[in-house]
Amino acid sequence: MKLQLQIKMNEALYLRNPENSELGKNILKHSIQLIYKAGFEVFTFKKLAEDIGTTEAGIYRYFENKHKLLVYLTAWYWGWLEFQISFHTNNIEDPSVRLKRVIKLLATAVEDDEQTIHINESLLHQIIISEGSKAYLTKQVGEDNKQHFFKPYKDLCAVIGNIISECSPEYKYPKSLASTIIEMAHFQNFFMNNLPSLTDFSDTKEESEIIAFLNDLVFSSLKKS
Amino acid sequence: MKLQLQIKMNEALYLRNPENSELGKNILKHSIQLIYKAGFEVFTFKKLAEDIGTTEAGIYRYFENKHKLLVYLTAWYWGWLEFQISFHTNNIEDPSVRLKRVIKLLATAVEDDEQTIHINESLLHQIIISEGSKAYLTKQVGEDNKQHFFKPYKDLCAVIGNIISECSPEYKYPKSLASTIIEMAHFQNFFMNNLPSLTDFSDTKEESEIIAFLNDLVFSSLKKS
DNA sequence: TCTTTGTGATAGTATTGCTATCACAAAGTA
DNA sequence: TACTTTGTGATAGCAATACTATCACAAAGA
Repeated sequence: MKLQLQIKMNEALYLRNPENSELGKNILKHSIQLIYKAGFEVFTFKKLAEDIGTTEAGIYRYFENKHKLLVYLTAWYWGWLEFQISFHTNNIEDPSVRLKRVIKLLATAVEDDEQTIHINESLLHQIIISEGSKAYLTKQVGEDNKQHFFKPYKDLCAVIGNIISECSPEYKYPKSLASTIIEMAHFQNFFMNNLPSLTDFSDTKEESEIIAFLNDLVFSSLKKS
Repeated sequence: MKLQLQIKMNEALYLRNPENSELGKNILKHSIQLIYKAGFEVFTFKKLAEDIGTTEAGIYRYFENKHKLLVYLTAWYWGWLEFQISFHTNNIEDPSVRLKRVIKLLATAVEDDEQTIHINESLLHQIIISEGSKAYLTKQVGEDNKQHFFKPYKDLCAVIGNIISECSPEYKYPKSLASTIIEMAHFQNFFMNNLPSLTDFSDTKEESEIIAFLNDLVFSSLKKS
């Protein structure tokens, strides 16, 4: 049996659903490769079109502009990650074990998920690390938020916040701690690889150290004080 | 007596030193206002020139491009903040009191510092919150780092890391905790005001809550475990 | 007095970001 | 079978952006 994993996306993010056609899937696939290689600032629809072998106008039929495409990709990623988390923490009753599992999933480089042919999750994970915050660090963040573009991110944050509250019901900052874990899982990774003196992992450059740091951070906070 | 505070800037950040001429100071002043109002993506040298009443080419004599200008502004800010920190924590012998003071300085909206006429620190602080990470979240981060563009940020991080180590010499992640505090002081502020459900401060929107959260986070970690 | 330095003014170019229009093939429907 | 919708390719065009170059002039310094 072969399962096809489909993430339900907010329709306001695209003009034409990219999951429903070959060209659309190519746009997703090649945009991930190109943004990964060139960086979001250098990435243009023109270059993407050349990469795919179609025309610029063709891309614009699917996405209004490259910002919407980035928001789409990040939303897809957070949706996918929430599924991964619910899958891998299923049937674990101890919330602190569940939380550790979540931290590991957040901070670990993912392998390409075979269930989605046109999305390379490993590259996408790298994109989220380097470009993810640009999806919301804009003047339009209020508008975009009204249209629920960041719902997958907020949902994930809520899920993690709930596990934190399960671990320690009296802890006062579950949501802020959740967003801190998510952001730092990525930022410490970026720093480790690009500005190593901002971290304590410059020698080994091991993800496991980031996980240890985050575990220490979280479980110190949750110990009743 | 009137003191003039001058932050020594990396010369590779500019073509002509903006602190040494009227036009240069105007570029700093108006770019801060314009980036604050329009956001970094919408900001262009053309608009800046019109704002100042000079020509686009005039701006290009000072800064190679808008990315360099952003890096300049962030570097200036971190340099200024390190001075503020060393000034306000001077003569405090207890490192944990010093660390609390640092957290407060990081998370508090600054007032405009009268000592620098052409830089509005209050607006600049808001820019750092919304646009600051874009200075290093690029493909050129390695190049830029080789030219020491991020030294002020790294220095500040080292200073805070050292205070952390003074508080708790056996703590294993002083630098990562320092960069976490810095980033989260800003991100939690951005989230509180723009994506409030990612924080626990949506009711009051008070900076004091972010400070309380960060204090809790840091001092739980530093309690001997 | 000569030279350097900073500024203004103008021009020009390649790229980016986006819109519009026409033609055609495939798929779905009457 | 004919008719219409839908997706794609191809081309054109345009305003804005991101720069570079050149000339003239005034003020400051040597």
